[in-house]
Amino acid sequence: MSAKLWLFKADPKEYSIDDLANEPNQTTSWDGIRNYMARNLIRDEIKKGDKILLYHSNADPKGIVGLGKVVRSAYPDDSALDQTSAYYDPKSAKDNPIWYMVDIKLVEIFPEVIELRELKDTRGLEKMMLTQRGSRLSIQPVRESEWKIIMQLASKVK
DNA sequence: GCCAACGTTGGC
DNA sequence: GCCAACGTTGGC
Repeated sequence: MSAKLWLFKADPKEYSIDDLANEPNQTTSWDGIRNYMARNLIRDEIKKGDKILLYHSNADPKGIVGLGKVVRSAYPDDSALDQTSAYYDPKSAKDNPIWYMVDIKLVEIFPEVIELRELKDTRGLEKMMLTQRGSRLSIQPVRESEWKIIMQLASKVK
């Protein structure tokens, strides 16, 4: 089975692609997902080897900033059990975890951000979840055709 | 800073 | 189980 394609959003004020670049082995656990739709994707669909577009939201410029890959499939998000964590969730329990995370590793930082504006203006990306009005899901599936177009946009600026 | 869109909560 | 109220996301 071939790798699936995803887009992971992050607010760079909280966690940016540069933070990922500075991690040991440029790898981190993608914790803190507290939305059930995103959780279902993480837990059930996202597997080791899948490829990821990394997106900066609430930023200037906002857009796709690079690529990552999944290096560990879903396992319980222990930040949900940590009372000192901002992601603590009292409904979660060690023997019955609600929330999951995957580990991701940096693949590439694009030399320039592919801005949301540009994505919205690009033919073939009209149906991409990211470009839809009011789309807030922080983990999104990406179509093969959309991935290819974005790779072309990324190579143009090199 | 505003506010539309959307998910979640909680009263009933 | 419905749905209004509320909180959050995130583009503008």
